[in-house]
Amino acid sequence: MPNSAKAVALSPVQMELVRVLWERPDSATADVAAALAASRGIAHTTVATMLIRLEKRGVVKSRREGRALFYRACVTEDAVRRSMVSDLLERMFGGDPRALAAHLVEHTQLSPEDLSELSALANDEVSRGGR
Amino acid sequence: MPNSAKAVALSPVQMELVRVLWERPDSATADVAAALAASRGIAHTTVATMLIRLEKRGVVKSRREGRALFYRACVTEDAVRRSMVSDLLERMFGGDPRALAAHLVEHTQLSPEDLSELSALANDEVSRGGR
DNA sequence: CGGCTTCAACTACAAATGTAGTACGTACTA
DNA sequence: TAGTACGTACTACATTTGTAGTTGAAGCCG
Repeated sequence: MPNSAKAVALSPVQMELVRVLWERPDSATADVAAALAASRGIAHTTVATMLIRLEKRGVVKSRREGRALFYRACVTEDAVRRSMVSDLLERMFGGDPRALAAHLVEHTQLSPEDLSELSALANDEVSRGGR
Repeated sequence: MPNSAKAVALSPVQMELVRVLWERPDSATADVAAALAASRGIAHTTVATMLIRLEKRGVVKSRREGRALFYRACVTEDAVRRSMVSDLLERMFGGDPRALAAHLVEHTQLSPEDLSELSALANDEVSRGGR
């Protein structure tokens, strides 16, 4: 039974931090800081602080090499996705995935064709015995 | 073009507050407090405080009647849904609704049949010129 | 060798959040 | 009318988050 661990809730900025680590695992603080400085103009020290806090929360893990710290994410992108989607599902759609899908159709550019493709994909999955 | 106002981000507890107001608009503080006390064991004063803060943020509006305050939500459930879905979409799926839909198919009980139904619905929408 | 650069570590601080107590007025009830 | 209950307004306080400065060691530049 796939228990979703402990529901990782990341704020927008924290998410960006972690995203950097997903893209380039084992980045030094400086690397992450550079990325965040580019996208949000955040100071190096700020990034360092946030990484430490994320490590305290168990979201990332550091490895020391000389004076520098290198970070890796402890959560996979998919785990976070799952956690956040099911959260949204629960909180805004009464846990009904169909309601969310309907919302997507109604409010975004999700076309009938997209649905057909997905349907095909899903059938595929099912016919080969799921996951 | 439909700008989504100003992105309502509600924390879980705030969401519950507002949800009560969606279900029973024009509730007195006591009503909301009763609901929250039941679901989370939160004190009356706590609820009152949060309602005041939400009003300051423009999320709810109060009407005074004698000594009591009656609240209404200023945001519609749909607006919040839109805002939260597009947020999630942006942050976790690179803004691609198909990716989110695929995720739903893969990780929840969203079946091919569901997709077909939605497809039909979507076609309906389209053929009558949208909304 | 003596600055200049680079980091981590520590400290700081404001805003938001979750939570609730206290104070004070109004109102119903005997 | 006195007492009790209810409800708002104010205040309080710990925690989390976003943000960054300061300090001090370590290493590089000339």
